[in-house]
Amino acid sequence: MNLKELATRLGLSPTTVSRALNGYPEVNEATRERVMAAAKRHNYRPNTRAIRLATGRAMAVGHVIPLATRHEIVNPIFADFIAGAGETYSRNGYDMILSVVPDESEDQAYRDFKSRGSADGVILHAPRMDDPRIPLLHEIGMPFVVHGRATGATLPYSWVDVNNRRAFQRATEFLLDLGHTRIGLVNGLEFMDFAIRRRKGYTDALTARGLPIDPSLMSSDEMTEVSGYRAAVTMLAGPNPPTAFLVASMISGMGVRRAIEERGLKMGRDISVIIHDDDLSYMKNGGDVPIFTATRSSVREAGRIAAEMLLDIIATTPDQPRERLLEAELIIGQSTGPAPGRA
Amino acid sequence: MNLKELATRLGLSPTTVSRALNGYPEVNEATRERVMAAAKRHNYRPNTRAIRLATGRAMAVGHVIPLATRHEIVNPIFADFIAGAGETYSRNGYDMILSVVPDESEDQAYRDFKSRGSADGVILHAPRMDDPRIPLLHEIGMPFVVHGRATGATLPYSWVDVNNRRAFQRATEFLLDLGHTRIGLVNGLEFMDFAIRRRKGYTDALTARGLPIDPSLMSSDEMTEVSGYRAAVTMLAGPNPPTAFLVASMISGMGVRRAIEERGLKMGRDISVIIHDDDLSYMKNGGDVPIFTATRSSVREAGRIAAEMLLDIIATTPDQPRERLLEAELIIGQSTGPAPGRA
DNA sequence: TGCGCCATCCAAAGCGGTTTGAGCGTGATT
DNA sequence: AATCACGCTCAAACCGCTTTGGATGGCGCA
Repeated sequence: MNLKELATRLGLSPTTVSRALNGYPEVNEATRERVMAAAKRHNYRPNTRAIRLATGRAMAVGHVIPLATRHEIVNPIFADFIAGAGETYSRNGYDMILSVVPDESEDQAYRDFKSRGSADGVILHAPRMDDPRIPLLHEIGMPFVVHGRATGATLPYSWVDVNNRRAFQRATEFLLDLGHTRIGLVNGLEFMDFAIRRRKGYTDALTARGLPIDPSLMSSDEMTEVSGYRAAVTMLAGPNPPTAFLVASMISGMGVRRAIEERGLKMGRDISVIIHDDDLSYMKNGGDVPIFTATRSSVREAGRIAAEMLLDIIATTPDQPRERLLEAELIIGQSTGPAPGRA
Repeated sequence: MNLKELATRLGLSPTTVSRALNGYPEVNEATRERVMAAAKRHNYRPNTRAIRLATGRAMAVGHVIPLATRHEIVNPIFADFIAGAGETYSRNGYDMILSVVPDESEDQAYRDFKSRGSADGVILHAPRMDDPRIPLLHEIGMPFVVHGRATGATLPYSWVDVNNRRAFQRATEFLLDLGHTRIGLVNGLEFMDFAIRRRKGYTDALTARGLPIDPSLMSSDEMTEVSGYRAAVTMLAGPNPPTAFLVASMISGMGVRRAIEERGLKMGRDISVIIHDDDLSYMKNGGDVPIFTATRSSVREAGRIAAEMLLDIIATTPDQPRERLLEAELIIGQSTGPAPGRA
């Protein structure tokens, strides 16, 4: 059933039927109702392909996922972000299109979205320092919202981000207050913007208390269980091991815990651990009393917010970029306690 | 730059240019090369919206993700599957479109794909027993491939699946060979098809050795860290606790490990654990010697295979359904050893 | 009575490709 | 020399919708 058929069935022109369905004012209310009823009865759905061609809009938002040839990996955080964003898209009649490409052709993927007209805007994931994709998107004139921020970017851009610096600063202060002075940082890859900010929060807090920055207590790697484990093993084996860890994710936190327990120590008593918790749906940080003390911020919620921002930008093309900084909450769990020999 | 412009620039008709670019035989080779060169020079990309309308094909594959209102969750396995499938799609010029919807409107999502013409086929995720989506897709005439199988389905369908029964049977036998006779099953939700098959593999192996099936050693829940932990805690607290666990996923395996270590036991020595490892990119099971002994099967690879199968079905509309059963390998890690009081 | 103004509806022209059905030279065939 | 087939190219229709720019007719008002 298409527009034309529906129109002839009703003895009306396609024009009128289209207008009736799309709520234009120049159609009689009685006619409109008749059309609506008929549309429902015949289960008419306008063909999206035709709408897209006619209106020149794709009614779709693109997400480019570079394929893990080297560092980056399809990470679990991405899945939750997508879920949040996707929810917003379908509520607004937009499609979400994912483009999984080898990372050397990421640029081309964005260009194609534009030149082939398959997306009205994109979300930029995992921004790095001086991210080259920002000037690229400016150049090709594609609306976008960054999930995170890009330190060093000179062009304006819209973003949604967690206050990573502040979160890690607070977490560090919390550990310091508990008497810990040797705190290991198990960070994500430090060419990623969020990791840079987290380190800053950590060092800022230490410096503010007059404590030295010890490079041997700072590691940076992918946020996997194994790399969390390795980093903790290394630090714990040092001459002057940390009594606490600040860890970039729940998953690497599990590796850290494994390293701690393997040494016969108990997390929360002998060694304190604070993780950053993205509040992933399949990786809940306990229930009643969380396993990990954590800085928590829902990445799914961030997805929702970023998607709303993008749709708004597509609809209104504002000349000022939009910005939204989300604060992480510090939630207390079982993994932290006073520094040994203090309490 | 569109077709018409390119055509006038070349002094040719749109027809000829279109044919030249699409490899039709009735165009002079010299002309074709001239056209190709010009297309590249002007960076011409055909507008997908127009192609889609003209050809009647969407050049896109849909994936419906029901939003976790109750049980189902956006699981990490999904992310890797998507990555594998997406890779195949973009290599073949297809788009991947994700539709995130409340689970009560999942049906409508499939219907919309069809009636609005936005997808040429879909992948069906997480099939359950007697899955109603299979008759639905048959009814609306949408090509599809199931990731997994649907016990109880009467209509034919194409699928890609891991031999879950066999994997868990082998794993159980392996534990039995090590002298374990009390083996706890920490399974996924048992209305999911894969979980049913895994349980069957487990019970089959026990029965074959004349061992009883003890319901108190079988649990079924979401595959999260916390639920793995809870299940293991419960079983270990029983009067006659298991000496080994068979666990549905890496994540729940971590919960099981936590429960074991919390009791002061050591995994691999006091208690053996075998997990199913989906070989997720951000959740690698160790390196040199894997942490967990595991039945392993790459879900990403499954994504690739399922996508290829679907594209083939879309292209050829075979009348026989296609089927592909992948075998999981049993890899030995550090988490298994002889039953206590044996070796 | 005549005029202008709404309210309502419609014909037709896009949107940017693909595809059908001809047309037009040219060289081979009869 | 007339015919034919073939190789190449093109004009135009079409995909299913939106949108522009009229038409038409009824009504109020002078």
